[in-house]
Formats: sequence, structure tokens, C-alpha cells
Amino acid sequence: MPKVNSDSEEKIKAAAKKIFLQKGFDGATFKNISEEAKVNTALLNYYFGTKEKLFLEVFDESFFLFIRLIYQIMEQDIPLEVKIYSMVDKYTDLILENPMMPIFITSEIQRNPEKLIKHFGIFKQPTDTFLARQLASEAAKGTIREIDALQFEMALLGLILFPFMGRPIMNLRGVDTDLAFKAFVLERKKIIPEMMMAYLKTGTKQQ
Amino acid sequence: MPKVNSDSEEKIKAAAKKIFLQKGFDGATFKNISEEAKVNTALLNYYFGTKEKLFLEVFDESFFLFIRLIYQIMEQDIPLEVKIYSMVDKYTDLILENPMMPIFITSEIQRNPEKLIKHFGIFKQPTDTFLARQLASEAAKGTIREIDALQFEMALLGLILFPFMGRPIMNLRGVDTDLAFKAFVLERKKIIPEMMMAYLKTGTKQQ
DNA sequence: GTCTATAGAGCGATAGAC
DNA sequence: GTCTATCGCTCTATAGAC
Repeated sequence: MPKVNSDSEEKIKAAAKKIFLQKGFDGATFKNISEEAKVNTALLNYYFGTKEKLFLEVFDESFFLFIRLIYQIMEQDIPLEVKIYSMVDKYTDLILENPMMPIFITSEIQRNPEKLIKHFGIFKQPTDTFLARQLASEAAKGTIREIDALQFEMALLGLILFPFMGRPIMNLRGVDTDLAFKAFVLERKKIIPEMMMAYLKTGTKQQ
Repeated sequence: MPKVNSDSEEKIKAAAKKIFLQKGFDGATFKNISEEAKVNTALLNYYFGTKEKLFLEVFDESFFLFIRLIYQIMEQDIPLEVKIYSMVDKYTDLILENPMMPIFITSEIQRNPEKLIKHFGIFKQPTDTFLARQLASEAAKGTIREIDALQFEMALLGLILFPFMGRPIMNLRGVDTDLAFKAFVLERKKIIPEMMMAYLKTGTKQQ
């Protein structure tokens, strides 16, 4: 590693990520970012050309990761209960490292759906997923009740993600430190799978 | 009603609400709003002074309503199961009329917490709520399992709200019309209470 | 009450010195 | 590779005619 400390390009990317996450694409300015990175404003254009290119480059990896990890786990050929625990565990940990991402992703997509869906290559998923077949198969065996796969996914994701999106509400309800919030979220690693399983087992003999 | 059609102030408010919801405070411009309202840009300043005042005035009623309705229902002295059904039913209907509000509120608060919390008077709630006492009392009687009140609230809200926040994801999963989305959400009026009750009844004799 | 015209500031982006 | 200086544009907001 010859260049020791002042790798400007990396400093800009780190600063841009922080500022974009906080203020969104529209709210962030080159001035904000260059001050955060402690470099000259003109350097942003030198390295990345335009604001949009900087934005896309910074979130190119991480943005897609958050959406793809869902399907990577959902589509694994593992028992349903294991899958639910794995999903809650892995996704909670991922978001804990990037707690502002859920709101950021949803709001940026809502404000510019074409751009993001096109660039990040999020594609139309088939309705006939492995998870859908798994849920149908288990229901046919009578080990769980019937449930639509998308309903299942949205329930699971909502349970995992919502505390991060409603963090300001939680602040007003006494969960007002990062430590308390983390404890709250980690407790959900137990609650969420139990909730999903309790629902799925309703009306079956294993109930 | 003397002034028939051209009530500019109301046209501006309606246009501002639409544009702000779509683009956020930072992304929205007076040009966007005035074109949407089909009035001159200078009229926005004439009626509302500044962009921030326009924003606050437009969302003064509805913004707070969305947060307060939660507690209005949660704090009612009605049986727990009735409360859950009521919460899911009323909140789903409210959001269906304003499907962009959940993302809008969360992202605007994340980007400007002091301003919004101060202006809309969202205050620090006590941890000793009616709901908390109700949950503790039922658990003591053995009719439900023990659960922290905030965990209960976040689970319920996540289940209700997440489909609206993840609407773009749902579009890619085949739920790509307003009609299909509405049907999907209405189905949750049944699923969500059953899920909550299934969890609460786990380990009790009524299970 | 609504318009045109424009002020004044901040924005993203570029040119050119070093 | 990094800086200063500045361009051209768009933004919010105001002044003043009607």
C-alpha cells in the first residue's frame, strides 16, 4: 500500500454514502459531501463526473445487496422453520450495520423508480418461487396452514424492518439510545420466528 | 359559495400535497407545484410566505393524524382481540387513502427530526400506557403470553404498514395494479390479527 | 388577487493554474 | 491530483404593475 492516508476517491465515497443516506439524493449537495470528506468540491466532478454517477457508484454494491439477500435466503432449499430463523437473524444483522438503509432505499425508489430499478437491475421475479412451492407443499402435507408466498414474505420483512423505519417513534417511547435500540431489535430475533411459526401452525395437528 | 371554481389557495394546497408526497421537501420545487396547481409561482409566496410554511400548513392536519390514530386505538379500553382487529381495520383503511404517507413521513422525519417533531407536537409518550397494563394484566391472568408493549406495537405496525413501503418490490412480484395491491392489503385484515393472536395464545391453555 | 420581472443565493459542473 | 475562479442555471422570494 504505497498511498497511505489521503486516498481522496475513497474519502469521497465514504462521505457521499453518509450524506446521501442522511439527506437523500435531492437534499445532499456537493458542498456537504466535500466538507465531510475534507476535499475540494471540484474533486467530486474530477473523480465521478456528475452527482448522479457518484450516487450510483456509491450505492452500486450495497443497494442491490439489501434486496437480493432476501431472495437468496428465501429461495434456499432448507426447512421452513430454519429458513425463517435464518432470514430474521441474517437480515437483522445486515440492517443493524446500516440502519438508515431501509428508509433510504424505499424513499429513493418511491421518488425515482425507473432510474433505480433500471440501474440496479432489479428484475421481475417469477411468482413460482421455491418458497411458494415449499409453502404449498407443507400445507398439502398438513404441517402448516395455507398462506400466499407474497403475504408470507411481506409479513416477515415488515416485522424485521419496521423498527428501523420507525426509529424516531421508538425514540419517543423510551428506546432512545443506540444500545437500547439494539437490544430491542435483537429481542425480535426470538419473537418474530415464534410469531410466524405460531401463525403457520394454527389449525394443524402440531398446533 | 360565491367563489366558484378558482380558489387558488386550495388549488395550491392540493398541488403541494401531491408534489411533496411524490418528491419530498427537498425534491419539490415551487415550479413543480405552481404548474400542478396551474397558478403563478409568485402566488405560493403570496399565500404561504415560504416553502417551509407551505409544507407545514399542508401536512399540519394529516401528518399528525397518522401518528395519533395509532395511540387513539391502542389506548382504548376494549378487549385486546377487538383492539387488534380494530387497529388493523382502521389503519389499513386510512393508509389505503394515502398510500404514500408511510414512506413520506418516515423519510421526512429521518431527514429533519427536530423540525417535524417540534412542529407537529409529537411528544414523549409514557412507557406506562393503557396497552402496556392491558397486556400485563392479560398475561397475569394467563389468557395470553407475556410480551413487551412496544414489541407488540412495532409488530402490529410493521405488519400493517410494510406492504405500502415496499410497494415497488410488490410491483416486481406480480402485484402490479392498484386493484391487485388493494386486494392484497385487504387480505391482510384477516391475516394480521390471526398472526398476532396466534402468537399471543402460544403456551396458554386456550392455545 | 394575480401577474411579470427580477433580485440574490446556492446549485452542479468546467476551465485552467499549479 | 488538487486547487481557485467562475460559468450558467435553477432555486426561493420580493417588488411593483395591473
